[in-house]
Amino acid sequence: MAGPFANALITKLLVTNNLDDEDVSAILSLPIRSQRFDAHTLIVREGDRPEESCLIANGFAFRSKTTFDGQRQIVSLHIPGEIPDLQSLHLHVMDHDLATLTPCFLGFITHMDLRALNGARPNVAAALWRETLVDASIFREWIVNVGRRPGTVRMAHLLSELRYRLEAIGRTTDGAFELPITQLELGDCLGLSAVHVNRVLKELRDEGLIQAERPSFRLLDKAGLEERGHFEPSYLHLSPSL
Amino acid sequence: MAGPFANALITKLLVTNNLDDEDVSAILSLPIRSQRFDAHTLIVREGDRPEESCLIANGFAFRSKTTFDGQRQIVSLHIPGEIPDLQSLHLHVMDHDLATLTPCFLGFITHMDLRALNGARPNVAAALWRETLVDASIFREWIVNVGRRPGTVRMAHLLSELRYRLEAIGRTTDGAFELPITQLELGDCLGLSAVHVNRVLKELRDEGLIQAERPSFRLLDKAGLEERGHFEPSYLHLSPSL
DNA sequence: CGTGGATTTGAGAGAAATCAAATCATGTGG
DNA sequence: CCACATGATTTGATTTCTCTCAAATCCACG
Repeated sequence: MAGPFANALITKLLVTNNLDDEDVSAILSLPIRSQRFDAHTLIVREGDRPEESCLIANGFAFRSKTTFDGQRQIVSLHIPGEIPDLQSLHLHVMDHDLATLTPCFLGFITHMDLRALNGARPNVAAALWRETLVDASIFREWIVNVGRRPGTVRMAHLLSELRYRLEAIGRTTDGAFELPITQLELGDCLGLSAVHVNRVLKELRDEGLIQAERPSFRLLDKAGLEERGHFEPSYLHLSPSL
Repeated sequence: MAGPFANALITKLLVTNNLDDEDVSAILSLPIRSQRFDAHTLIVREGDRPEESCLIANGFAFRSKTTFDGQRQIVSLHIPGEIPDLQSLHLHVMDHDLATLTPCFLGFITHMDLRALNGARPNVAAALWRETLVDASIFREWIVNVGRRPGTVRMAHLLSELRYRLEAIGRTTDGAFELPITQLELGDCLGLSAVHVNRVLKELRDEGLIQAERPSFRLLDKAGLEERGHFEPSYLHLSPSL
């Protein structure tokens, strides 16, 4: 039952964590309720008290907050293998929304089952804790991105980050990846207006760094783009942490 | 030995976590190496692989990243009772700097001891994990602050946040708190230039919302300031999470 | 073939940065 | 106790970046 859904998670966890066979089989035997979501659909909303967390088997999701005057800030993008609301295991009231960006196949695991797993398998608990810490590390980098970098650099940084993360789960081919995100949504990630996003993308296109025709991005010059975005991947903590 | 140092931590953890007597005494018996740091001193730097985490017994610290072109972004401010580099327990290479803002008394706990504690006391492990999740929640709100709010609102938001957090550990008196931070450093928290911070503070002063003479801030109209900052405290997860 | 969302481009306004200089502590050494 | 150096704050003038407003184009889909 859980097998096919948990695979994305296991693939991801094994990249950077030491899990033994028993850990893996404990994850595989987790009861998972699977559900398909349309694009642009709320999964959990601010103020909710979810009793389960969701694992992305396929598709993209994002977390966002809406300000008093109706502006939206996307605080994270999530790709297959991630559990975007794992924090609700210990933070019982949602402080933000979680929604799908594209159609998604999600696997829901109850907090009860997760707690049992964490109790029985300390390695898994550590690995999951670590996932939330990597999450936080990416938040930190986004604060820097939005706080200190001009628009074009911000965009180059975001695209470089996505390339690394998608590559780690094998969803890139030759520097290109599929990500059906609108310019408005990119602006909400970067704290920019949709109009400015358009100009910034044009600039990166004119510089020969990227090719962007929804839904696919092609990074024509990966090194050049990373330089343009002052990108340095260590904050992603992608290499096994020895 | 650990007692006096761990008290700040226990006080903080007990606000929002269910710890029993054995949990508390396990924390109290933790071996702690205490050390005094001057103001504006690096505790751990980006790239380091610390073998211990530090607990702030007294004073203020901050975490920051420096961009390629030398600009600094402060990603978090830390107050007594917090463990600002707890993430290094699972993320072995530091992706940012940790430094003192003021003179600090710090207690260092080895990762080995923390791991042993987490193994022996699941409640404590959960409480510490939760602390890192609250950390992440504050990061999310800072992304919103820096990404979507104009300067004056940003400042009002930050000051309101600090008031709540300091009040929770009993470091405010009648809406006032001591925080020796320069306008340059405030700018680094908010993604603003020092000059603009000055103007923004003047504006809040002229509106009768605050009084700010280093090192003390007095929030003359707490509700008004929160409104000005579009501040809503739930992201701090300060109430016991039932 | 019409409709609504997404993208693109232009023009003007506004927020914040930068540059520059003056003032105001604060602490040190003579 | 004063002179001086250093860092922090304050204020003004100018520039730059990004937003908002507006309109045109493009595209996918029923």
